[in-house]
Amino acid sequence: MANIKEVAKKAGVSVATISRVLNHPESVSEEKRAHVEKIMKEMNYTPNAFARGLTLNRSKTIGLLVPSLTNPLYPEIARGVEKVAHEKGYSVVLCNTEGVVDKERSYIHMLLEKRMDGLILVSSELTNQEIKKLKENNIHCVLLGRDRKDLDQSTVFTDYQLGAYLATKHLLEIGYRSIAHIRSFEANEVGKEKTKGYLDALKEYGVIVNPDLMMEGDDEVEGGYIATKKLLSKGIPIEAIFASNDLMAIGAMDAIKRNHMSVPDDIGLVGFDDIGVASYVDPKLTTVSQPVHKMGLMAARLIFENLRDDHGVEADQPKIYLQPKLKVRKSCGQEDRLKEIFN
Amino acid sequence: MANIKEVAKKAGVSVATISRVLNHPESVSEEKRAHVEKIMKEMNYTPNAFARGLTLNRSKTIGLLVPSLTNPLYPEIARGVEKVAHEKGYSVVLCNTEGVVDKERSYIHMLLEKRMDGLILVSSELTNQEIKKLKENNIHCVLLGRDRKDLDQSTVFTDYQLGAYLATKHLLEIGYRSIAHIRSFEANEVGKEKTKGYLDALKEYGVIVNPDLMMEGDDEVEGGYIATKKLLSKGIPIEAIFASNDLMAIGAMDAIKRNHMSVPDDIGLVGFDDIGVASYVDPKLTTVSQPVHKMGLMAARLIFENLRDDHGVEADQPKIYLQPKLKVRKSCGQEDRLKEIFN
DNA sequence: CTGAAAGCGCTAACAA
DNA sequence: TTGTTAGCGCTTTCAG
Repeated sequence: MANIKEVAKKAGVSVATISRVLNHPESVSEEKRAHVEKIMKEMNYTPNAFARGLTLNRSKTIGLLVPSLTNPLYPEIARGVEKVAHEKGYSVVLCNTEGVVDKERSYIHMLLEKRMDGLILVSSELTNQEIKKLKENNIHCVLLGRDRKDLDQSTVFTDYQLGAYLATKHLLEIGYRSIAHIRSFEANEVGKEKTKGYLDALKEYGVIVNPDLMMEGDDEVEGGYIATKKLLSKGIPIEAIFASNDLMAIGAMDAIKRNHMSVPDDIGLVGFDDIGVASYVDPKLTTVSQPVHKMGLMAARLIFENLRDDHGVEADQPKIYLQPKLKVRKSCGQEDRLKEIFN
Repeated sequence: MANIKEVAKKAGVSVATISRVLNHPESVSEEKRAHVEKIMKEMNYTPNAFARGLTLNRSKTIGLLVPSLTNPLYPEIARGVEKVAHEKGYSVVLCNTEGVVDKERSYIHMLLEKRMDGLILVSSELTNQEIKKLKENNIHCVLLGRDRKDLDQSTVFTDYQLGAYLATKHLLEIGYRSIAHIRSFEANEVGKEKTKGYLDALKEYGVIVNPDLMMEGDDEVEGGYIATKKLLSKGIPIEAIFASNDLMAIGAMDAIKRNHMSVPDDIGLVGFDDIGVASYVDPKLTTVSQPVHKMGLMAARLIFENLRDDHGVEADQPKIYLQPKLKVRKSCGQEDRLKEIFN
């Protein structure tokens, strides 16, 4: 692969001139520029980003860490991020942490070596301490997911607790009382918030919490299926289920059907996320939506704004709040008793 | 961010020693190594991948180009690629070409500048010429998708024509004759192969092709929906539909239902891809499966094998063929008349 | 408008 | 086992 020196020699100019036609073409005489460009084409010259990065100390790439690629939520975020990154001439390194904090750490390390210009951490499981350290090391990073209130850190977030509250409350309003909850594993911070919202709503309606009605799942379809099977086998009457994500809700739906029961006639069901398929399962899934593609776009834009007006470490660290909204469809049942609360 | 020189000074050794503890720790005396490692920790030293890349001429990253992130097929491939890449200490740059060949080209350019160690092109729309040129420039790249028979190029592929043939044949065997086909846009090479397979089967069964039964769609749910609406509005009797991917099949299913008809009672339906949700829509979608996650794993492994025993340009260029398999579920209908042909 | 040369941070060959 | 040093390919000051 030809380098700048070879191009310079062939073009009969200095390397500085080559560099200029690349980066400041206006500062090179018309004819010289044309000539150089022709030679570059001829030699199939491709500038070396290592060398450029070394001098400029910029990689023109950002890192995107997501906890899963199985849940369509995250590819959707990735799509948003990729879109604005590409517009700005950046590329994005995709890191699937699988929700494993050590894999996340190892990725962070790798990304720091590669001198990412920015990092987008989706549902990160890092401690506040660690996030803070990133900032101290002057890494531009934005969090996407839940808010960390005590952290001055660019964030695009939803109120998961509120979302879960809305979902559960909706079930309560319809008249369900024995409402099960399929939640994420204990370690999952977002999951905890959702469980809080579930409990908030029960409390508000004076429903006594039954621990037997709460079951953990792995955030995948499979986990929802298994959890529901377990719930159903307990012999406790269950009128409705709030699953902490749509994938698990779909698994739950499957389990219920295979138990020869009907959603929503026998058991009402609400999910969380509003992934695309939620509208295509049968019955269509009532769920809480986050505008996930938009969140990806916004997170990326935050990164680039930070990069643009980088007044040292202390740029603004805006937080963007996006409202969770209940999407009432069929799976929660009893439509007739329901006035549409949210548009 | 501290650099190697600063670490060396503080540790009271030469930069070479630092480099050694990083890359050949066995060649450094026990005590010196421990000491250096301590200093590195203290200073929070993170090697600069630009500098390393510049000397070694390796980026330890591979590029992954996919035509879409909306279709769950591609995140699933990405998941496979990411998995093996991470195991090998590589990172992956995610490029969403949106099926637009110019975006693909622009990405290729960017990836060449960043000196990717390998490229995985999924359903690439580049010309054979262009692919060949990549190889000449000594870029390790593997194609994933359809085979290009006249190209000596690492490939992981499925026989789309065969898959489509199997799908259509199945519908014919069940007894359908008026079989519509929702195909991809003309420009899409994979789509063309599928259409061929559809026509093959019709021909074999002596069914006269009716151009009015073929309709283009954009490969998304929406496209399938629209195409089906158009088909239904033509007033031609349609007994079954073969959609060239599952997303469009799901759109078709929706359109059929909204037309107050039933799948499969009124219209049988077969898709292509076997994306996860195919098992969760109602009725469950009969479709042709590709082992897509595995394809991602294999493509990545091919890259790394090529990298490992890189005998210059002329390494082996193996092609891996994966068989498409018909998954018979509910949407094709008339199960009773059906013996399970494929396991 | 153009060229010479320093320097970005690292690795590896060579010498000791 | 360790240190010295020559690059790797580029950008950018500084001179002209």
